[in-house]
Amino acid sequence: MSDEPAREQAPESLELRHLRAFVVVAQELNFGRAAARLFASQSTLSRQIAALERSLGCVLLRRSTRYVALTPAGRTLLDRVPAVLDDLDDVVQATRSASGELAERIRRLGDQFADLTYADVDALRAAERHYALMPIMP
Amino acid sequence: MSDEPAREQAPESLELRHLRAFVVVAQELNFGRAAARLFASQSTLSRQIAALERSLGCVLLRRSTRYVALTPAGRTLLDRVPAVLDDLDDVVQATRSASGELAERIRRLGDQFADLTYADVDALRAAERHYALMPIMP
DNA sequence: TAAAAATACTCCATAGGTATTTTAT
DNA sequence: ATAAAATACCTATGGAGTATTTTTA
Repeated sequence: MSDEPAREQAPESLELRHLRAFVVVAQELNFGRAAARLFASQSTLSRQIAALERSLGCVLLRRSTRYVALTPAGRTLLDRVPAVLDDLDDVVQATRSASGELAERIRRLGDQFADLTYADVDALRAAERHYALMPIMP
Repeated sequence: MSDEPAREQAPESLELRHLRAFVVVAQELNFGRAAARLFASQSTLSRQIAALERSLGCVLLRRSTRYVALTPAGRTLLDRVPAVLDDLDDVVQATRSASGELAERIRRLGDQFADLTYADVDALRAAERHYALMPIMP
């Protein structure tokens, strides 16, 4: 068993785009303006927020035809979820960099392979497999 | 303008379930076993990883019929994404708590409302709206 | 040749847009 | 009466499972 406190996992149905949509709606407190900012329709946002609330099992926004307001749960989510989304963006960048840096390194080495033999290519392929690199040549 | 360094947002197509699937596959280094752990089919995982790689624009796993291995990008993602997923789970719990605690407080106050008049109910509804609480009564 | 990942095919669920309805002030 | 969110309806895209094919050690 792990030492970590058992943390219940967020539901399968939770979707990143719902969270991102929520942040914008919660900032604007207006579905129409939020829709414009997100280049989506008002009905799409209405359903995304509803889906998010269903996923979480709690109401995030009080809405009438005149105003939209955060519930305490909504405030909590708005306070905390943007940092998580930013972290995720960071991870994505780091992942892409890890991929890109290697590609860059290989590209810089390219000159050295100007006159490769077939045997060299085979060796390269073997090395790729051995070190589990991304494909250098198809 | 914000002071924050401009961080490029992760692609729309990125999905939480792909990230969770990736973590399991990367741990098992075997699609079949990962599928069993996730109660999904091997083909589903194969496509989820492919979709994730398309989203990120880089290869995460080197795979042949004999082994699966992490690329540097895959290692970076495996190193960093579980913490983000855990954070997200925390946020979900906090959000639900914020909702639940209020519900609990209201439930404890229930006794005091044993003999509400219709005027009282209207006042409650008005208060709900004013304070943007979640619905107490439909 | 055997074990494992990828793909073809099918079916169904769901997402999203437009147009309409409901609702609260 | 009006502004705004919710819903009905439709289409199309995509997801998942089963069965099959491809691949490589």
